[in-house]
Amino acid sequence: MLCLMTLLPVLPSAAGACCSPVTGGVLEDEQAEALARTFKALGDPNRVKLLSIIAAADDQEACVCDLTEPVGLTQPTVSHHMKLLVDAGLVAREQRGRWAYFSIVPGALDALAGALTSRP
Amino acid sequence: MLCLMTLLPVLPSAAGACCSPVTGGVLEDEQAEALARTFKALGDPNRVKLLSIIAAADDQEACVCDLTEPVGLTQPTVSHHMKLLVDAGLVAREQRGRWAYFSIVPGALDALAGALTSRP
DNA sequence: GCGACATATCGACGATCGTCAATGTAATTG
DNA sequence: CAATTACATTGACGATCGTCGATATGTCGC
Repeated sequence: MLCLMTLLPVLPSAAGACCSPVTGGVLEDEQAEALARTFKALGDPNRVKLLSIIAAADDQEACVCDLTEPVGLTQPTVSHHMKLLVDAGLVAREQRGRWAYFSIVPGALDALAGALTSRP
Repeated sequence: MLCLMTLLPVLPSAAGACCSPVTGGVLEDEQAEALARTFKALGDPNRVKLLSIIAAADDQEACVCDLTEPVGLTQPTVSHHMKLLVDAGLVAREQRGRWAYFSIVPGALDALAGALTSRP
């Protein structure tokens, strides 16, 4: 699902508009917006780096205190970026005691990759 | 290459810095910036839609005049978005007579997908 | 309850983005 | 050459973004 290459009944206007181009167009817009939202979350080098640091951690998770120093950003800024990644559905946040542990949502990146690859 | 999950010799500071953390860190930054640049190009719903329209075209290419109406944007705005997609290496531009034909760079999306998927 | 700590939120700042109207450029047709 | 067509570039505008310092929230140990 959400495959860029095979997804689209686009350009219904050139085909005679037999099947409610309005509805089709709206659905299309929602999918495009959903994809763009996720990509936008990855559109910052520090967020990509944060994601990679979590992925490279031995226990596959990290707290903010582990993340600030590698990216060279302030704690509020890292918190902000992590919130964006969480809101995008790419990262999960789990509070354990005083610390908030962030981990990559299983399958999230693969699902996004699936939206990019053609399906032969 | 450029795989998010297996890419990273991150956090060399915690490991004792045996292998030039400066060089490794700089390389890391460049890769993160390169990935973020590409993702940023996909971070707008209209650009995602433009890409999908091109991919869905029967001849796998489209000119600006074919793109303006489906996305509901002005011609200069579409030209602007197409330039961003071309600069990101996702779309190729070929001038044929008066028209500029845009097509998806073969393998570009799959390469990006490869940067997202883990490689077991 | 009271500090100490980890994180989130707020407010503000310059910077970048998306969009358009107007104009410029290049190629084709008459 | 002049007019037309397809597209790119410019300049401007509000909107969003990334970043920070300051502050608030929440959690633990005493």
